[in-house]
Amino acid sequence: MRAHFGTHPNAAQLWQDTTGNHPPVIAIDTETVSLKDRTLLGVGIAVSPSDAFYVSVGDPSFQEVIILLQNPYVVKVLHNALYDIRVLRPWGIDVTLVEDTAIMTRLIGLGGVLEEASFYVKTTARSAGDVIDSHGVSTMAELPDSVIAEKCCEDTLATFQLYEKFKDEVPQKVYQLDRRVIPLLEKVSSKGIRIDQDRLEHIRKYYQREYSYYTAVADGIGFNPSKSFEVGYILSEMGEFLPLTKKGRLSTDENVLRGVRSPKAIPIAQLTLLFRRAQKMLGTYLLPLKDQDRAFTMLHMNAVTGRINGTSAGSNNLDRGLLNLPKRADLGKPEDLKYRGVFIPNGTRLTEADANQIELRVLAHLSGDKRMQWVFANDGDLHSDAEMAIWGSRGTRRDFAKVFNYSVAYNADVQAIADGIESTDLVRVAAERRKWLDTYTGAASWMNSQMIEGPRQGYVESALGRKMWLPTDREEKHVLNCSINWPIQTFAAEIFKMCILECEYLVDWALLYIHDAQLYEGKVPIPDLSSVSEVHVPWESKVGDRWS
DNA sequence: CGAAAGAGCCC
DNA sequence: GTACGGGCTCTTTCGT
Repeated sequence: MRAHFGTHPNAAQLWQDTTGNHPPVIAIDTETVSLKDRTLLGVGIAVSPSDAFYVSVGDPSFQEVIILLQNPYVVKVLHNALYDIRVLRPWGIDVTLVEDTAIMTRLIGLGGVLEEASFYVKTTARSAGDVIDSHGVSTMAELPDSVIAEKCCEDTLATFQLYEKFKDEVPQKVYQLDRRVIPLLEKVSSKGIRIDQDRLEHIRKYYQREYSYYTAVADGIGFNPSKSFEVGYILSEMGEFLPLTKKGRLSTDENVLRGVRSPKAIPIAQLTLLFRRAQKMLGTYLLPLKDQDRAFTMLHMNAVTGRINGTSAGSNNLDRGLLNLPKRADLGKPEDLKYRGVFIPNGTRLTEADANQIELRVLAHLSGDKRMQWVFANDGDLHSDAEMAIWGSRGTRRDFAKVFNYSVAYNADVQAIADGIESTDLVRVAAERRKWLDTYTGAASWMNSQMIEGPRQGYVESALGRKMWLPTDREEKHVLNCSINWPIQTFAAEIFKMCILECEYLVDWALLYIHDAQLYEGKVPIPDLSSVSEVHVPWESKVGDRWS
């Protein structure tokens, strides 16, 4: 079907005008079976703030829609462009001039939800869930075409109006940055990364054996290691005093389990940790990729700070989070059991490039801390510098110093830092924390001013003008921490996004973006990115025959 | 049965 | 009485 919604008296004439003489700006919305099943049902196109068409896939006019979408000179406004582009990419949509009202409304503080943001314009959008519920069906595909068409047109009209209303109001630098990043994320998301099934199977068998073994041993002892309640109960029976979770249950997280001391309880705790590790590996990282040639994630920028994240939600069942694959926990393991080694190139080489200590460099820049800036300007190592400043040694406590640099800079309290360096001497850690603050006085005073200015204004702002409203429903401490962390994390993300745009000509080889790292197919020469922003950030590349 | 909690993985 | 920021996903637990 082809349907028209709007005020124009002659729909046929308007359609003819539209297809014959492509309008400069259109708003688009796709309707698919569901978020998981991205089979296209039809496309809605608003050609003005007041007129929209819906064309279903089978309609003779659909070809004209495709031709319109392929026109690189037409500005295409979408709400959550990443989703629709992914649906429309196979139809050849051109993404040169994509605009995204979800990014816009998020940036001006209205949130990214169309139904809510559209409150500020004439046409109000309804959520897919509400429409489905009100008709007593379970997927969009079951609705009559006319209902789908109406909902779709409403959405495109709301989108068109939001665009017109807010396009000049939105902070330009950060909006343009995110807008330009969209096509890269979509491209990388749909490419996926090749999986070495033999290696995956090898590791799977290893953890499957671990899983069976620990299950059997625990069963012999008389508890189920996957049930927190049973673990807590048996440890308590052995005389361990476990802290309580907020809902008053016995806490059995890794920290607690590693802290048990009675000789009978230690093996139980160890066993539980090993079991959980096997369960985590199997359930989250190994079994979901079984028999799959490639692994996919859907990259997006929905984080408060504009960081790129990856999810499986709202996409087909091939997608999953790929930004949190095990690494640290595999450190001591033999090569053939290291999880990331499962990912291999199409050809023979992979390149991974990462931005060296980007967040600490941003902190040095934002705070103007002289000592930090000196260290970075002289190609030094901030962790070693902190080690020297706190303990007067070099080398042996560098890892602790690293924990200090990150924890103190994000306002962790003494207890949290102590946990990080596995110390129980809180008095000592407090003194060391003091020493850090006395060493990096510029950073310390910047942190203080953030903690004053953030709550006073109710928001903090990034270098490129991303305004982030502080939460009003959280503890004061949390708000203070956000006031410090958000500008740092956001600026780092902005620099990172500037860098991947600088590498746009390599995008056909890009496999993944991971906050401060880029993964590429082949041996790719990463250009010098250290001067992309005013913060000097050196990039380090390594090349291998598999990811590691 | 779905939401929330608890746990654990990453930068 | 006191969570270090940003995420994602899985299993268990619990309430409707």
